Amino acid sequence: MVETLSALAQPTRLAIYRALVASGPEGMAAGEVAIKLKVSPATMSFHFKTLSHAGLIESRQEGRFVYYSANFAVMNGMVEYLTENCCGGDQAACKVSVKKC
Amino acid sequence: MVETLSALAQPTRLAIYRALVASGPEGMAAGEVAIKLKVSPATMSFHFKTLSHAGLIESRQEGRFVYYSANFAVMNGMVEYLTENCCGGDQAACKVSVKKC
DNA sequence: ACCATATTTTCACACTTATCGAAATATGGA
DNA sequence: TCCATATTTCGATAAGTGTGAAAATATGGT
Repeated sequence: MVETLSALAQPTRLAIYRALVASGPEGMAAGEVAIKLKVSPATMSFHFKTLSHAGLIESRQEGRFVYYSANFAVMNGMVEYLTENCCGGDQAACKVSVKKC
Repeated sequence: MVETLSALAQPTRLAIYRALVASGPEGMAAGEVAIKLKVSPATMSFHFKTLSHAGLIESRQEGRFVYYSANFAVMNGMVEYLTENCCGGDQAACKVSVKKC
C-alpha cells in the first residue's frame, strides 16, 4: 500500500497517472504520454516501471508501441484501505463520502 | 496534492493516519498514538508535522495533551483529484467505484 | 539484411527523507 | 515555585529517489 501511494507521490508520475485515468481502458502509447507531458524517454520509462510495479498501471504491446492504461481496481482498493474502519464504523459520525465516477 | 500523497506514502505515517481515521473526529493524544505504534516521541512529532502540513490531520490542545484527528475533507478531495475526468467522462466505460463509509 | 523509430537500461550526480539521542519548551499539579 | 509529564526542536547520519545523457534492445517497413 505504501508502494502504491509512493508511486503517486511524485509530480511527474501523478501527471502520468491522471493522463492515463482520463484516457480510459484503451490507454496511451508511451511516447504519446512523453510528448504530452514533455518528459525525456529515459525518465518516462523509469516512472512507467514504478507505476507498473505498484500495480497502478498496466501495459500491452501493439506493434512497436507499448500502451499503458490505468488499473482502476488498485485505485479503488487504495481508497478502501485508507478509509477502512473509519470513525470506528460509526456511520453517523463519519465524514467520508467519496464520489463514484 | 503531491504533498498529500507523499505524506501518506510512508509506513509510519500511513499507520498514524489510519489510526486517526479509525478514532474519528475526537482523535487521539500524541503520546497515545506513539505507544500504540511503538514509535519514539521525536519521530512521532516529525511525522505529525508532515501530516499536518499536508492538511491530512488537525490538532487541538487539551491540557497537557495534544489531540490529533483526521481531516476527512482533504482525503475526499484527494480521491476526487485522482479520479478526475476519468475515462474522459464516459460513465459507461468507467471502472471507478469508491465506497461511501 | 538494413534502416528508422519506440522503448528500456545503465550510470552518475544532486537532492530529499527517516530515524534517534539529547536538549529545549510547554503545561498542570503539589 | 518546583517537579513530573507531554511534546517539540536540533543535529547528525544513513539510506533512498529523480533526472538526463548515452548506449542497448526491440519492432516493423523497405
